[in-house]
Amino acid sequence: MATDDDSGSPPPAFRLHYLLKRAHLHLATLVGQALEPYGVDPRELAALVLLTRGDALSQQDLARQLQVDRTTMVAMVDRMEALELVRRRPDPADRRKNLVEPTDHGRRIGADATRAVDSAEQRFLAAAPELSGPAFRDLLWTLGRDFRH
Amino acid sequence: MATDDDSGSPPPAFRLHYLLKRAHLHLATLVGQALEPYGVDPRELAALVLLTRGDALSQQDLARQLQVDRTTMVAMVDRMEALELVRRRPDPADRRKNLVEPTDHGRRIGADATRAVDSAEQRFLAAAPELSGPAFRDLLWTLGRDFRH
DNA sequence: GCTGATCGTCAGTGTAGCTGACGATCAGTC
DNA sequence: GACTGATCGTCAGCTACACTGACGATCAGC
Repeated sequence: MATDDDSGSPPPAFRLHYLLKRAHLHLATLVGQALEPYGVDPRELAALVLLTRGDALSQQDLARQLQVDRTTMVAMVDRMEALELVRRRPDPADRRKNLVEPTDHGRRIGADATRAVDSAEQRFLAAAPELSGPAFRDLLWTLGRDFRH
Repeated sequence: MATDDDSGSPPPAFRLHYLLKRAHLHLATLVGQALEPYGVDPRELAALVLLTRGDALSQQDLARQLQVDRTTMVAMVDRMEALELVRRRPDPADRRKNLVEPTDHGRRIGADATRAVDSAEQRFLAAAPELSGPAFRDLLWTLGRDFRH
């Protein structure tokens, strides 16, 4: 007789929001471990990817796209600049703005760390082998669609 | 030509942990709204349900089952006691312990708030009509199974 | 040139939970 | 029956995190 603690059903008393949080924390742990060698956290990686994808952005634009407060972005860029992942450069077209752009090192870390996170997500999803990753993404997207910050 | 912002696929750049967090935050918002009339938060409701289900528990036992620190539990019970949801009573069998037991009012709030949360979960899941709630719970349970606090 | 808005920055605030210590109490040992 | 080590509830203090509100600098529109 097997216990039903693994791969069965959760205790009925466990609320859905706890199960969601638990899955999220588990993935966050895997991603955190995957990122450890690169010295960046998920938010910094997102910034790096965003900056590598397109043109340099002002701190404000970056903050908006990542949905962080502009005062929080100051410390974020401070840290990434200290790690030589990005550079601040005054915007010639608007001297109020700092353009943030990735260094070569930053681009490299961004690409490598992205692969590490991809692999962490694969490991996370592997716990449910019958589950399609893209379908799961669509499902979560749908379930979260009314969420407003 | 429809936009694919709703009920389609998320932008490929969105990481899985963000989608999970977003779904979780959306549900947390719904649950928070559902609980507002009762003046309790999800953790307090969990405590109330636990205490109503069985015997009175010590603060420590309660903390263990809810996975909160014992020092955090002090403030939690302080608050619930002020709201007259629970009572502290010295354990006659072990004078180090405070037994925490729900008041009648606490039991009532617990039952009503549970129904409100049930309904919030239904609304949350209704965004994906083809999704089975129990199957989703099993899936999240499986995906979170290796998570250790 | 004025006026109101935006940008990056910083000091201060708030919140949440934890660490480490305390006295009181218990259980086991001699 | 005294001693030892562990457990319970409590509290002060700390940490981590992000936000509020203000500031000078700069921009755009009139």
